Amino acid sequence: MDENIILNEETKPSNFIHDFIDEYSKDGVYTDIQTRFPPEPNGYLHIGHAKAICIDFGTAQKYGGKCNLRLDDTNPTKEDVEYVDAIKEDIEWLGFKWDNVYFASDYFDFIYECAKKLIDKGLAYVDESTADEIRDMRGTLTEAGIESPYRNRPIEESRELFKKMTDGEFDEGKMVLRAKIDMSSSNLNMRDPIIYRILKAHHHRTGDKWCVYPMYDFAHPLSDAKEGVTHSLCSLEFENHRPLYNWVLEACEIKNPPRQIEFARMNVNYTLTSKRKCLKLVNDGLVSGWDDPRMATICGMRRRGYPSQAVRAFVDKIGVSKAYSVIDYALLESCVRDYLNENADRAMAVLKPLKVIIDNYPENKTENIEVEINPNKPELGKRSVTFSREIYIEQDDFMLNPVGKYFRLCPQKEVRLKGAYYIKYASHEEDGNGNITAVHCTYDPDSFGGETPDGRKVKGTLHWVSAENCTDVTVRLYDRLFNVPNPSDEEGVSSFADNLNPESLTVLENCKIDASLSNVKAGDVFQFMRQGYFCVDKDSNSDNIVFNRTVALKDSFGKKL
RNA sequence: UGGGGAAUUGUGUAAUGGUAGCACGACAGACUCUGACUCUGUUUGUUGGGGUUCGAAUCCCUAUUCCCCAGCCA
Repeated sequence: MDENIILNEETKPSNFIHDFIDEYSKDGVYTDIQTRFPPEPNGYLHIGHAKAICIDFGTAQKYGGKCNLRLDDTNPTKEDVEYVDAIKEDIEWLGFKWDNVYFASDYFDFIYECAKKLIDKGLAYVDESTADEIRDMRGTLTEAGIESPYRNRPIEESRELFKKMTDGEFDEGKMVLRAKIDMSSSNLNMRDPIIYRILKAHHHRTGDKWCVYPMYDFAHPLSDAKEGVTHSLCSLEFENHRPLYNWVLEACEIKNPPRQIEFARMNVNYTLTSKRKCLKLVNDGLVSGWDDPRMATICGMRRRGYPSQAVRAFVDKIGVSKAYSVIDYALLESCVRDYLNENADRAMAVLKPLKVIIDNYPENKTENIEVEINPNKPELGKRSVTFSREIYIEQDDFMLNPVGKYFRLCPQKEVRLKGAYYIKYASHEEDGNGNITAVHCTYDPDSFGGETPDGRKVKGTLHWVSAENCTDVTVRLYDRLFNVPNPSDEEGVSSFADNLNPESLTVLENCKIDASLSNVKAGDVFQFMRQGYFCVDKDSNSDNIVFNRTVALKDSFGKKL
């Protein structure tokens, strides 16, 4: 972990959860803090999960406690092992280590015993109403519900029925186990919530052992309790569930029960985290997959080249509160640049090449030019690249008729080739359509290394790649996937597609890098000077290297690639 | 129109009765062998209305706005 990217305690936004823990620790209520990160293994983790992960693991870390990864797999019809490994990989990549990996299904026996106990205590009953009937009897937001005709059936009857449910004697939907709480509660979750249902589905871990499965509201508090969780941190939409969470714990006579604390989930503008909509992007081929670098998934960000340290710094900076918020994507990018500026090796690459011929440079001569690997880290030394008579520069770095404060190559100005020589425009070649195909220049032999004996200054310094010793590569430029700040607000199939940014991906072929760089491997990260940060994509092979642009450099000139 | 939450600059977040600060963004300038980085400066804010107080973002009253809840999902 790179310490200098992590905010120190003074500059961190406050965190009401930690304030809460501090408050109670004073009284010695909690000696060992324990949290958990409880995803359901039914999809890929995204930027929103990153916040939860940082809060869950970070809180345990801060207090020297434990944090388990718990896969919340109480609904076999929606879950799959496929996701478990992906979830683990993403958490590890973010830089967190769990104390244990558990599954809610590890506790099915315990949870089942708790259910039986509730029946015995008269706090749960088997209801044979249909789903429709149960919904109708639940009442509405403003009207109380009515009690089920099965609500006051003898305990013994519920006990036997529950046993038969468990033994598979009834079809799905035939009956459910309900907690007996209060049908007139203003909190709908307390109107005799269903705690067990029949599901004749194969479970990815328990196989066909069970045909009844506990509901989230029943399984979650008990799983927390079973593991010894002290603080069950979750997002705001579970606030209404807290009374039920506490009810379950009390009814099951759990000693030292965990506390649930809710925080606001993270939203980032121009991104989508909705599972349904992301799936549509993938299925419709609008993106290349869940790890498409434009996706706000953890694996997408990883492939895009976002350093995990930057993602963590981002989460640290946005703070923890209960207020609904939409974070500006620019803050994430700022964190990414911040980390990469410090840590990425510099290199030169020409994305849209324009041939430059230096007329007074000898035909067959080449020289080695040294360019610093990272100005922030002189100890890394220099990179040696080839200089020759013919080189490539960026098309944007030459203008025949410059406008505004243009201080790159143009007929009026002398410029420096990074680390090499000063050059001046001499003439240019055009094709039949008036496009400039090459620029002829002259160089000042006394300016080797990028400085002259007379000390004259030039304003512009251009990156370049030798035409003699270069390799062609593919570069993928990414931009935001959506044109609207909040794509999740948009409903409907057509508007969904309408809001996509048609320029979210631009593929550039025949980009030039110095041949000495052609041994890079997937995951390698560079700053291509004056352009941005790039990483080598996994699609690279021995024939062709593919770079992803992680994020462009800030550009106050307004250069558009 | 039931209940549960939340409102501080463009965005996010501090300040828990005592100078409304920080970060990102934006804008201006300095520096620069990356129009980057760095540095300096500027701009914009306590949802409205009352009240308590020497003093209120903070406490009280009231209004408004936004979010969540009627899955045998999590």
